[in-house]
Amino acid sequence: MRISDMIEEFIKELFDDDDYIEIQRNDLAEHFNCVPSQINYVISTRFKPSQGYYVESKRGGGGHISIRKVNTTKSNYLMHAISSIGNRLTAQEVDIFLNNFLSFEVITEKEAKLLKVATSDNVLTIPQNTKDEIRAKIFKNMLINLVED
Amino acid sequence: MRISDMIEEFIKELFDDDDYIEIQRNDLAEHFNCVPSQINYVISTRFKPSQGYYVESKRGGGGHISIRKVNTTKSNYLMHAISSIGNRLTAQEVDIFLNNFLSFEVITEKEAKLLKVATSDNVLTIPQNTKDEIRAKIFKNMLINLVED
DNA sequence: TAAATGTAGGTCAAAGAAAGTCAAAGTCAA
DNA sequence: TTGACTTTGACTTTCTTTGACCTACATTTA
Repeated sequence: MRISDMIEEFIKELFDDDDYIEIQRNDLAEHFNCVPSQINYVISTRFKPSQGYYVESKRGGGGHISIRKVNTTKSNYLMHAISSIGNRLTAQEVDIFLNNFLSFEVITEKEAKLLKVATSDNVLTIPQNTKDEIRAKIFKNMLINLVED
Repeated sequence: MRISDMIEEFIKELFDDDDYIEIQRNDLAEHFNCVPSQINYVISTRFKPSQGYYVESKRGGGGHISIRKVNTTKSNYLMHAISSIGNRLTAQEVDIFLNNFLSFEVITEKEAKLLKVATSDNVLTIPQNTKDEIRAKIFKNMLINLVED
């Protein structure tokens, strides 16, 4: 078995029940008797956002690498929602979508607020018939931008 | 945990319910068993104006460092921006605002994207004359929701 | 009251501690 | 036998810790 695979497995076991871990690059490298940059290699090939991980790090004394598991299905969920929206959308429908998104935690409260305001009736002061069309456009386009790469 | 982090935490706890504290550099340094200048380091990296703190100090006998929590940061910046926007706004103007917001770090990349999309010309498919009005409305209303309480 | 002394805090750069980058070299399956 | 993936290591960047030296204010003292 490749050493990168072993490191990957090891890191994944660290998660245990949590969705957040912190590791020290040098310690890990020593543990596996490899060069530190191999840890970077493992992280960049196996813990990509597209694989459902969000990685941050800090250098200097006490530095570390933190990895957070993110809900991968998030993007799928949003894409599905987007394609289910036709070219008209009412403010009530927006609310229903947002509530679903929030309860499935695919967007943040702040994002929900932005989506709501940008598509609200009192902001869209244009004739009723075009209103729902513009709303659908704005909403879908905003959602697309919430889909992570 | 780094000693700087512990000092930061300690100082933040001192605030308790107040928004003003005074500390003595040497005492604090002794308490944490570090050199006094480490206190300066912590203050200059963790209590910057951009992080919502205003720091003053006095040397000599009875000297001290005072830290005041201020609410000046992002919120005020955004509020100021909002009130500077009239009731018309072009897509180019939006871009300028967003660039400023980003360089002053008052919004995130993601939020910038949302603001941009929601106000972009190709999403707002309505007559030119109403377009800039709607854009201003959407933009301002979204910004209001980015102002933290 | 002017000078001396003591008490705080300020500055800055060097040393230390981690992590990041990138390209060369190695491996292995198709 | 080539092309994709892996391993390695020299070099870079970022953040933290430490300490020597500086400046400002307060209090004695001559």
